[in-house]
Amino acid sequence: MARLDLGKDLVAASARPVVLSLLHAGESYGYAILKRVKELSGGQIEWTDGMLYPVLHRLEAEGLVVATWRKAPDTGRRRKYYRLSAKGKPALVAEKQRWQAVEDVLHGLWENDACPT
Amino acid sequence: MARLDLGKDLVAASARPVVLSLLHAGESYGYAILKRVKELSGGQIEWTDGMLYPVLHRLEAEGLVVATWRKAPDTGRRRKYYRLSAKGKPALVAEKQRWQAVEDVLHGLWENDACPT
DNA sequence: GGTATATACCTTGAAGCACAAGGTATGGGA
DNA sequence: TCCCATACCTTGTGCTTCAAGGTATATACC
Repeated sequence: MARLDLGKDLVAASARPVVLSLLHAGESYGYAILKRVKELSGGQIEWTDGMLYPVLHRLEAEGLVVATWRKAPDTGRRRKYYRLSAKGKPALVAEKQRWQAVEDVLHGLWENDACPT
Repeated sequence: MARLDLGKDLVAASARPVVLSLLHAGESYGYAILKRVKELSGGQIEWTDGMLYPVLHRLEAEGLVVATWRKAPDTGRRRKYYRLSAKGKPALVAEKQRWQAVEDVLHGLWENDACPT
């Protein structure tokens, strides 16, 4: 599976909904999120940590996620665990709506196989 | 149908694939594209012209689209018509792949209704 | 003739963001 | 001992939207 350069815009647009959706499934931390995204995309998408950490800090500053420093039960390393806050859940719903509005437009243009694949 | 503020990132990410897909269906011009996008989204998405014209200029500079000044057959006004170039078609395919890679990740996270709607 | 609206294009200044590159620190395996 | 994977963070550069401004023409109405 070849790696795919998404371009900064698509990365920026997907970062928030992906992180929020991921945390909705259960708490996680930066390094694990990076690997989970790569895994979920079949190796196609590889985020940089320099992009993810500021995203997490912004989400925390907005109160959509809550962070806790803890020692990892398995490795003993210190990790900053993030979980979705009560305020984060409706934000996730809004992100989904935004994303799906764009999807509707693109799929509308792509229907009947009007565009090449 | 309420208007939806996508945020600049999602706008930036969708602009290129939407414009390229739209032009693949047939030539068009700036003002018409703005209205077509609004129409396709059911009134949810409203692009600004200040964002679209630079996008068209960039696509033209990259050689993905070709522009021609012509008089409109109906109104007689001058319009800058854009059409997809030969180089633009594979670029559209690449844009679709990028978009669908992200879609796969999000839909993977959303399956089994794990995320609220 | 004058005015308002829709059409149709363009540019600029400010603000936000990913990316590359740099940094700190520790645990485990060869 | 040395290196890699883990795990976090920050800064400078360049690119892009958005708001706001500008130009110009056709049509409709009074």
